[in-house]
Amino acid sequence: MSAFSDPIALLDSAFRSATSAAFPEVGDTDPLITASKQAALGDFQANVAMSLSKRVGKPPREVAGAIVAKATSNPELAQIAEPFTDKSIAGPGFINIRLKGDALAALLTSIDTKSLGVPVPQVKETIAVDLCGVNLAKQMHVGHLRATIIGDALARVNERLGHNVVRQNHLGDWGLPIAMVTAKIAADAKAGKINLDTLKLDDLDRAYKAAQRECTADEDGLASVEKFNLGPKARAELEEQVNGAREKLAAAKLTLVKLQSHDPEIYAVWERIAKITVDECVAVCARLHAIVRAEDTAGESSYSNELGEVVDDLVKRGIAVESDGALVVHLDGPDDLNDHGQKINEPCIIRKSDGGFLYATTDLAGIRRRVRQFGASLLVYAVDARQSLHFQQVFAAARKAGYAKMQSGQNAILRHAGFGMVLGDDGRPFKTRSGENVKLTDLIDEAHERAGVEVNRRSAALPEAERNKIAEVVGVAAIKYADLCNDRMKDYVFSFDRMVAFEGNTGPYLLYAFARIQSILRKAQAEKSIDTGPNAPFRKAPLAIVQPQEKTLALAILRYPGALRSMADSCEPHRLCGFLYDLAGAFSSFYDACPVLNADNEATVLSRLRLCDLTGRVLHDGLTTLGLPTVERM
RNA sequence: GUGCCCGUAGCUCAGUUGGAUAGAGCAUCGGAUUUCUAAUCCGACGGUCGGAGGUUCGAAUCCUCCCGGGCACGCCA
Repeated sequence: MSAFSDPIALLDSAFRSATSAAFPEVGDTDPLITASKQAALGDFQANVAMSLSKRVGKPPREVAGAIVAKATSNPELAQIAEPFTDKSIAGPGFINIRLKGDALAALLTSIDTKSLGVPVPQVKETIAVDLCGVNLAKQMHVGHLRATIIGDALARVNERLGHNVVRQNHLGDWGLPIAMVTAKIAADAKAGKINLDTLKLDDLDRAYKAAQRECTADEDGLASVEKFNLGPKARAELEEQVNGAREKLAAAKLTLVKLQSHDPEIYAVWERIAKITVDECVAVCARLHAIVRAEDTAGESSYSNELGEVVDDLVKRGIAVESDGALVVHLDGPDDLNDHGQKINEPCIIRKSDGGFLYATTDLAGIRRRVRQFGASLLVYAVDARQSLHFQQVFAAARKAGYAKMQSGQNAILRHAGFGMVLGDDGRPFKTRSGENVKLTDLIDEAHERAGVEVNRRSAALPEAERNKIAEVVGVAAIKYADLCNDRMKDYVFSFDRMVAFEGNTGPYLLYAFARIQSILRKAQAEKSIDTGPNAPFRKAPLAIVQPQEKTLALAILRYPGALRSMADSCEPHRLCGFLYDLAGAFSSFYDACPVLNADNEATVLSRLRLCDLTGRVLHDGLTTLGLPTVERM
């Protein structure tokens, strides 16, 4: 962030020099500046005295006193902070700092720009974000919700920080399961049972499940029947099932070979299935306000020509070796560590003993493409936490193979942004009553519908079309915020009942704060004849930070660039959520205590209007960065 | 068996590099609207931070062990 608008950076600098002036023998020391938890104590605090106490052999309060004495004579500090008093040093040796109102106003003024204080990056990086991860011929369901929402948010925050982001929807569109459904669809089409031109994803979804079932032989059941001699009828039924399944499986394997050799007939059917799937995926993502376009699709099939080459390369260089007929990359070298710096015991299998490739092979090719072809320096994978070991293996294997190496010679950073499961009220994975995966379209429909009830009740005066639009946005925001607002790694309980309360720490609360701000701006124009255009005078009006609620709001706004940085660095969207909730809360308190348009003098009206507008822009920018849509009124 | 994740208020969750009296929301109770949207605000109630040791001036946070829950562990993706 621009050091100019960041109070922590300013205080850090001032106290850093004060500390080294007071204790030259310890050299440059982090003054440990943090925001105070309790506003009564101060706005910020320096915790350096306690940690320094032992090193300089003096009691912490004495250390604090010496630092404060030096800081007092710093003119830059005197400009932004209230003078120290005998109460500034408190407890074991905390140095409490309070900012001057006019300093806050100056800081706010400097952040009140188009960029909202977010600096242009020194180096514009390319960042590849793996997200969404749908499968061919399957409806998007709750299992794709987090990969889509979290992945999109991580992509957005890096874009917001000025980087070049490549989204990669690693479509599961290759391999035996896909061949099974392709074989079935091709056979049904040939038999005239279905029409490829009018086929819907729902039809494919059913065919996929049916093909899975038909191809899975109950070998265990047959073995039991034989073992326990359960009678000729049971035996005959099972034999028929098993023989049928074996036949279907054989057909699927044949189809897989045809698919891999681009047999025109089979390939055309597959392409049709792929198009239906991707079109629907893109449509559902659009409803979710997640940016996943057709051109972001990078299916497993797109690597099919590279896998043999990758494996040959690894074998030739001795990185992959044979083991029980399969090819594996052993990860027992001193540099083959996981993210915890620990050894990885399990080798990474890149080719099965029957010659087939695995998803590790595809992911290796994916890393190679993302680093070499896209020039990515950071690869983020928004994928289920259960695949943690898999990614640790693939990452280590890629580094060992040199596939993560950039032109600079350094390795690109490989990060698995894993996430927990979506649970139902019963603490079990979220399913429909009949035990099916909940389709995302149904999920969005229900949120839309439930939000509609609230919107109709609360905003009956608005035109119906607008109410419907608001309900859709509120419903989607509720779903997305609920997913993003807590720690990624944890499972979370999905509850429409809690979401539709729309109270407290929810997406709609944030939307509401934004809508109130827009309402004030509309009223300023309509009822007070205040110009609110792009070049309106109020945008340059002097800011006066006087009331405690104004101060709390100002301090919150100033944290925005840091909150974005924190989310990007940690790949944790809930950090930005927490910031936005604080900001919306600070605004709501301000709104309650400080009249804007009805303030007692013109200068205050304009100052507060500017503060509202700035808050609104930060809220909107933050919500957009999370991928939450907004409404002008609700 | 090995590894990873998790355990904080009745419920759902935050808690930054180790900092002061562990914070929100929901629920419960009490208040606030002749003025900018009450999807709001203000207050009260509510805690052995899973347990036990250890490091530290200071531990929800770091280390060790234990308990409980979830997940993953070579030819599925």
